[in-house]
Amino acid sequence: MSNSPATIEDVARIAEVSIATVSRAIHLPEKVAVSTRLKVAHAIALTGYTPNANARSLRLGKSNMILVVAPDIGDPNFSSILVGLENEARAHGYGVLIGHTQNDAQRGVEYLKFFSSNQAAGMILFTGILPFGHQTMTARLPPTVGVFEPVFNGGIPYVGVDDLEGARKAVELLIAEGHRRIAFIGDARNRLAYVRRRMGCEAGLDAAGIPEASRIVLDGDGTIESGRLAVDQLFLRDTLPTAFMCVNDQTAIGVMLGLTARGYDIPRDFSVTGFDDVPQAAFMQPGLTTIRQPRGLIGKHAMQLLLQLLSDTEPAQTEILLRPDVVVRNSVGPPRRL
Amino acid sequence: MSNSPATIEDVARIAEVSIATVSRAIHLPEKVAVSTRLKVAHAIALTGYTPNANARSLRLGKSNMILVVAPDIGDPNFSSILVGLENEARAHGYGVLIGHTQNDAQRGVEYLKFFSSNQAAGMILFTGILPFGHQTMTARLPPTVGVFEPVFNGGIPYVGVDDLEGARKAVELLIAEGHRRIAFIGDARNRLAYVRRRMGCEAGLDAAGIPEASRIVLDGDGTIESGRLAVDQLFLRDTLPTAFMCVNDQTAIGVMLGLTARGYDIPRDFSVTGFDDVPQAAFMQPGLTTIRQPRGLIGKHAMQLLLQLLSDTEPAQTEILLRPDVVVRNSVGPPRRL
DNA sequence: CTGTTAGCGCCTTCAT
DNA sequence: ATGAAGGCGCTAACAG
Repeated sequence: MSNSPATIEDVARIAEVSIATVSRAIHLPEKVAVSTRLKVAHAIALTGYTPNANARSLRLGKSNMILVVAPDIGDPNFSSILVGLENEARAHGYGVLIGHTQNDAQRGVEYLKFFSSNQAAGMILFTGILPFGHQTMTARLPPTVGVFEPVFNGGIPYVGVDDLEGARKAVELLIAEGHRRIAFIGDARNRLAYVRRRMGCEAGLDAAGIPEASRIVLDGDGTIESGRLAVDQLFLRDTLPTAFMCVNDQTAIGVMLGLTARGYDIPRDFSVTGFDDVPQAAFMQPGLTTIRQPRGLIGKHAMQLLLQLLSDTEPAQTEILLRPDVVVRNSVGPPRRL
Repeated sequence: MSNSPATIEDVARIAEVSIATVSRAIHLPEKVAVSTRLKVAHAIALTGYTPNANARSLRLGKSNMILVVAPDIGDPNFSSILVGLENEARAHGYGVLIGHTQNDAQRGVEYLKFFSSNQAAGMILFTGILPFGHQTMTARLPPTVGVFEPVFNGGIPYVGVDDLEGARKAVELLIAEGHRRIAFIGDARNRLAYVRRRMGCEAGLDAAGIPEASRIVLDGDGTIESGRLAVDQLFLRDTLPTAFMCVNDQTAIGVMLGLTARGYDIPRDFSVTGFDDVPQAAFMQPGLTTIRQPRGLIGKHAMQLLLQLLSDTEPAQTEILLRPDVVVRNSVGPPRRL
């Protein structure tokens, strides 16, 4: 009909009421007589009216956007969590804005503008380190929820997977298969999630009474390449493990690649486990046995937490740890008899 | 300092000028005396002022957000394009909003609200089919640019890769290795990109004078599973190809998996090519030889095109086809002598 | 139950 | 070169 989008005034005119009534009919319907409510509804349908979000945000001093900040959008863990986040946000009338920092504090700071300019109401953080320079660290942060791991600076609620428990399940699997000489390929980057996975590994080893002497720990940086490298380093030593427990799937994939390149068969010669259950894990040869992060759920819970924060509801819990599941595929078998 | 974010008025007061001057100092600096410009700059620095985007959008009737609509955020092709889009958008003061339709027209329609509510200025479409119900098809669309493939309804500029050329390069590679009996595993879903890849394959076959009789064409749906399935179907026939040219990497991975499961060696027994150069392709065993889409570039160009549209600049071209590159890995070799 | 009205912060004529 | 003032569309008192 009209050229420019309908405003609340158009609706009011057609419904023959005031704009205040239209606004109320939308947001506080119970305070409006049923008959007028109907007239308004009709007028809205007629005009195809959608409230102008900018005017609304301006008036309310509050945006309906959530900023999702991740160091790397391409991270295979990222997208399915994003789906969970987005679904939940949309269900509550929020939109999702994305930003990737590429681990660059400068870029992180720029995203802060979304808040000072009122374009976002809250933030989901995909990293344990605040992606801002130190000068801004002191400034009051917008309502924020961490994902995967607690945010370093503390005080920020987060939802993730129980890394300790998951890692423990992984070692236990290996131990149950008969492995005694297990190498943990870790991630030297200072992230609590990784530290916890290593602790879970140690805990399992302890519980099985496996002596310190037969443990091997190597640190990479969580990339496929570093997994490959770890294999190379290990082959320089005289004592090899029978199993590799890796801090994440990327590392595990690297280990598998390195092992295969040397002509070894998995799981006949070596067993390998990962952590995350990245899509790729299922399509390795053999399939990678790993620990699944319930990504959709993580996203959903994180957004729910943030929404609670935004509505001033005291969040029920400030840390949500989801239960990790073992995904058994074919990269684990009994150790080779020497 | 102050509790609520600084407004233009705070800046004006400190700089001892009117708010109009502040506004001009920001947007039309050349119309402001250098001395006052400096005073304003100083006041801005002092207050940490950031213009309220909502007020600005309201006043201007224009948002500074771009909506990116994709059927599936988890698509391995998606994220690196998103990075390209986001970088370019940010460089021009735009933010990127994401939406995924999951091929559900209903959800697509809901994203249209971002425009009627003035929350987004333009749209990037990751699908060849308008993700809206037919009733809305007639409504005027916001400035839109398609990615990957032309949007079905026509009239929408797009940027993608030259599928025809890429597919042709792939067959030529196969033919150069000596293959004569090549199966094309396509995608039955009605998407121009896929049709073009098939046409490119045919063209290469034609040019090499390979008779119709020795060609095999099978259609799947672009998933790993459908690649596997294609192998099964082919083994029911009495004549097998020596090479599989797949419409995309997912399909190729499925084919490789199916072949390997049957105990065949790639590339000794069969050669396989893909299309896209999905991250996973590099880590297959053997590495998948495929055609690379320059994803970062695609994103960048698409956003540039959209930005031109938004600034009423007549776009230089309405269709940008980027050159695809062959990525040679180890899934292609000479055909086995029978 | 409904209408009137005052801004939210900003940009932009129109004066000066 | 600068200032005054209207209004973008909306919501939330405040009156009736």
